[in-house]
Amino acid sequence: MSITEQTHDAKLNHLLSSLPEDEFKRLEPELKPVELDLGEVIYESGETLDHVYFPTTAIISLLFIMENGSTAEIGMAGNDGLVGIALFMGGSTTPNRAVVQSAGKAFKIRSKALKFEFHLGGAFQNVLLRYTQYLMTQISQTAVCNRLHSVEQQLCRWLLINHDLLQSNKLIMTHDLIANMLGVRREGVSIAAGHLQKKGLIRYVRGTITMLDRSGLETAACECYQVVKEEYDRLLGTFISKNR
Amino acid sequence: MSITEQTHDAKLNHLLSSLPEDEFKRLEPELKPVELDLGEVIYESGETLDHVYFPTTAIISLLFIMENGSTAEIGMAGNDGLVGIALFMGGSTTPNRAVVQSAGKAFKIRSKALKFEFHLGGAFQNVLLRYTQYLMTQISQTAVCNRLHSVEQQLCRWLLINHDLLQSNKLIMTHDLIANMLGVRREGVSIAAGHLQKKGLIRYVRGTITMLDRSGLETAACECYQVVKEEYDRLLGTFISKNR
DNA sequence: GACGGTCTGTGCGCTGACGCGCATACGACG
DNA sequence: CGTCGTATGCGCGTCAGCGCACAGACCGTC
Repeated sequence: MSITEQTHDAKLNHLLSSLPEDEFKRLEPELKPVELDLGEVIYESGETLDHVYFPTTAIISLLFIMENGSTAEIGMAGNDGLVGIALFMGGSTTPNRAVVQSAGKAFKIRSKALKFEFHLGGAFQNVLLRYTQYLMTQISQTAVCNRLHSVEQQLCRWLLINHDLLQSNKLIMTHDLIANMLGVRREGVSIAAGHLQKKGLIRYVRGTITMLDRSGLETAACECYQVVKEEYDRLLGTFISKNR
Repeated sequence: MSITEQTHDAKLNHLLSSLPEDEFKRLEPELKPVELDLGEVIYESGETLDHVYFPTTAIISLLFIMENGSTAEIGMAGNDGLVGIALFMGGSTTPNRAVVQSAGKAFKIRSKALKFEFHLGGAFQNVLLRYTQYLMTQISQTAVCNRLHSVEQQLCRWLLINHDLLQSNKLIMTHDLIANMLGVRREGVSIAAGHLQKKGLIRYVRGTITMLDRSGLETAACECYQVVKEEYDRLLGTFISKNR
């Protein structure tokens, strides 16, 4: 086992780290470390899942794809969550796509092992269901945000979410990609990003964005960021802090 | 017991009717029939729930309320679903409001009884989780629909969903109320409704809308309606048809 | 049958975002 | 050090939806 694998602790994922020791021990042999590359598709819309992923350093984006090919992000998961809810919810698949937005590591677990542990009805089930409820809040907030807020506000929110999930404040991402995530035009993102740069909140050059002033971004963002964050703390905060 | 109560069969709710007979029998004594009035608030954002509702003839709307007071609907539940997911998902509450959109009947069940049956891990749990996944799809589709489609398309979609949940094609609803649901201006709804009336798809007078041409509405709606409907059939269709 | 409240139609001006096209700038790679 | 691919800047014209304001139409009620 290499050094990187050793240091790649499954407990970097908050959901896994929240489990009581006995449940975690039972799960541990089933957790396979994987490297996820930028742009890699974890699962395609309608495709049956055979693994659930618990990211530790990777960030994964949930995208909805329209018939005309345009996309929009409905949720994001990093070390605060998991990818592949449909597996334990019973649907086996969902009509959306999961794409790696920031390369990094994750642990995957096979469908069968996951379902087995889920149906024991212990802390694991509780955490998975609470996370699912959190994800619903995230999606709901995205829905209203899409209707009511400006591109610039949404960009701020999106940057803040990324900042929370990333270790650094450097983000490898072009305006074009962000536009796909937000479901808006590339130019719209460029203009919004230009504003933010002028205000000194961020700096960017050819595909890397550096966040300079976090609290400034929070002010410029819409309420949606804060609401969702608070809901995470409410639903999963006590679980997670308990074991940290 | 009056005639109306007798005929008010819990099995009018598709989720309840999908249960195997033994589970249904166990649940039946816990199901209390209730009348829900137009505009009644089932639960308020952040309020702890003590009942889950299975509508039979009523329609309930899930609304997200922004800080500035504007609202937007993220989902709808009628005899195809239930209201109060947060109860079995573990959060006890959600940051949204549930309002009766069309008066009618429902069965409610107390938190404790519901949780007990849920944790047995049988067909009931399966149906509740699948419905939750369906609701996520509905919300996701709302998110992208908000971003990408016109008010007129969204109005069509909204009318079609109502038509599915209602027995009749007469809908008691003002433009103003619809605007609150869709999170748009009242005038926007009036204009869109005007178009649809000109095309002969609907007719309306002061707070009642009659749907005249269902397939015409389907053509005028965006893809979102069909996608969500198909997902319902995939997730819950086989369960439901089995027992009908 | 008059009144008042509510529901719908219409007309502004305004803005944010769209779609398109193209200019520029950067940087990796040979 | 030149070249090519990609990332960003910018300038159109267009349009849907917003906010506001007000007029007409309809209905229940006294």
